[in-house]
Amino acid sequence: MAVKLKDELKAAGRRLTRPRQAVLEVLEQCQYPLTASELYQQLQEHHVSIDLVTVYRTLTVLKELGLITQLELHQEGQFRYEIREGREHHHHIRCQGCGKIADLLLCPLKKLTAFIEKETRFIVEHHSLEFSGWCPKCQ
Amino acid sequence: MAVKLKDELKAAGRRLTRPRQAVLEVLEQCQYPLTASELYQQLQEHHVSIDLVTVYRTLTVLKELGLITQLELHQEGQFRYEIREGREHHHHIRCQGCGKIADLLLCPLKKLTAFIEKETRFIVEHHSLEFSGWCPKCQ
DNA sequence: TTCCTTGCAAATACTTTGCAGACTG
DNA sequence: CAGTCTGCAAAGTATTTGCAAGGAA
Repeated sequence: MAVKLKDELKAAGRRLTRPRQAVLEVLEQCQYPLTASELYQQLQEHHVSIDLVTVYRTLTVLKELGLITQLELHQEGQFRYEIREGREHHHHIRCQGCGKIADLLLCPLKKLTAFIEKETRFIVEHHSLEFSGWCPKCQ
Repeated sequence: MAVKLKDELKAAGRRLTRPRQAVLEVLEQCQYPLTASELYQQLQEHHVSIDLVTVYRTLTVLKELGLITQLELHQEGQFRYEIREGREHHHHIRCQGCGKIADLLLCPLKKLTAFIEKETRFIVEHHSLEFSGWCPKCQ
């Protein structure tokens, strides 16, 4: 991965730095999308010295490179980021009790898009679909 | 509507005030969901003297009473509010160019919910679904 | 050596809270 | 009159920007 990252950065005239690697490593190991501050906390636990501002800037760069995806979960009021590599387009469900976030493997919206384009005359480029409810433990 | 509003407020031990009526009136007249500051601007244009803080507090009350719905559109990073009365459950599509927001009349997700509950073992309580793209003028 | 990156401080955007005075019922 | 509501100021949270020093190529 580090090699691929390096190439991507190089192609964009960017540099491979420890903070960028570290951010990507944490995201790779995490099973669910992280907020900037959660990421920052995990980096501190891993004894990686990095400023919150750098976390934000790194996330912006990685997003521009297409290595990570930015998303918002229902009513959370902040962004989350997850690794893109090797992952299909998918959506999430979040527990209102404990905050657990799980992936949804199916996306039923591809077929729907054509219909919506006809109905609204918009050209659809993105969609977001998130569910919330209660996970097995919190029910 | 003012009568219904009054009853709702009374039942909750709240009072009917000019700001609350004004906020609701603007939301009623608007064809798309507004942010707190958009609402504030419209109130100023209508020469209604009200503080932004009061707008926020009023929106909270109206939301608690179930008179308005709070929603977030994709990547906007702020909340929007729309009148609930007489409106079916629905979703939105937003233009990446001009910001125009249109309603989607259909919601294909009711059927999907049972499937997701089986897949994830969550109990689904809410879902959010928003599209973005380019409106006819911005294409 | 170039110029991209970082840390620190500060600014910005959105939203919430504290408090004393104003107003509704 | 009691208790809610409002405006103003300030605080809180998430995110962005400015700038000089640090570091990758």
